[in-house]
Amino acid sequence: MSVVARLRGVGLRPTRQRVALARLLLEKGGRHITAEQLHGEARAAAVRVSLATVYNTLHQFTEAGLLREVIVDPGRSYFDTNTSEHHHFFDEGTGELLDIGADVVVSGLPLPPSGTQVHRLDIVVRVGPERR
Amino acid sequence: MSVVARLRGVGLRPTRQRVALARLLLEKGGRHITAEQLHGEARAAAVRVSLATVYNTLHQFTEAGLLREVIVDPGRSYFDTNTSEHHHFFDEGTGELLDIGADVVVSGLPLPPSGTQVHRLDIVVRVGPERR
DNA sequence: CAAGAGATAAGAATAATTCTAATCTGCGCT
DNA sequence: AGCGCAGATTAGAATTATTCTTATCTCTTG
Ligand SMILES: [Mn+2]
Ligand SMILES: [Mn+2]
Ligand SMILES: [Zn+2]
Ligand SMILES: [Zn+2]
Repeated sequence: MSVVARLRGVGLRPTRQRVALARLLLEKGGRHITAEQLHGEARAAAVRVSLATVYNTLHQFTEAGLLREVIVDPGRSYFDTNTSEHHHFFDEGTGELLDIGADVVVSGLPLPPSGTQVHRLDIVVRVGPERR
Repeated sequence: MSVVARLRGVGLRPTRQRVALARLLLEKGGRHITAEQLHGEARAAAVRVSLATVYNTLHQFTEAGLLREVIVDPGRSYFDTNTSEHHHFFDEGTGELLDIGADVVVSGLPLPPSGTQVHRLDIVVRVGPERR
């Protein structure tokens, strides 16, 4: 399905900026990207878009289910083009996120606190350079 | 062991500020606290300490293994007085962290990317108000 | 108790993000 | 095709959490 159709499908007007950002984000697979990085890619691709719009767009896309936010770094938000349920390796040195594609099973979890329900379960495996 | 002895044990001078913060943090169990919150508690307890020192101290305590940093919120760092291996419920509404005390078992994890080794594995179960 | 390394504090600086309010544009309607 | 306007974009200011700077203070050791 075209990017324009996907945007219409989630109720977002296919503006020049949203179409361009959606192309950068969604037409390659498995991306984990920050707002600054995406803004940089847009500029590199000669797409004129403000940083405010990049932030707006990332949040709207997330809201609409086209992206997922991954929280691994205090003070930096990553957005993930893989919206299926999955987990991550996070390299604290390079700041790189890597999908864990395999089926991971968690057992032994207690029930959530009463009055609350589980919204999401995130596993982050923090890795660093091998040292011995 | 006294707070002063614990500080000496990890090579930190027991200054007035560090002793007071350590008392607030370590003499009650199971705390998950931000720098601002701890600064507020210190002020409430008539401990004169600057916010910069609270940040310095939290990082030094973490470095020294007296605390653990928990990353669940972009733009806010939580520090955990429970330094044993454990996981968390995080209430996105209230910003509250709750320890998962039970033994949780994760199976099916692939090996870390080559050249890296696992430093830590964090599970965050994000919960919200029950809605139906 | 003097000296000096290390610690603290106030405020400036930084970084990521959000807000404001002015301008622009996609799109339904004629 | 042109109008009108809700919704979108923008530049820059504002906000928030955190870190940095540098002058002043205070533990520790002799
Ligand atoms: Mn956000
Ligand atoms: Mn930190
Ligand atoms: Zn991912
Ligand atoms: Zn905890």
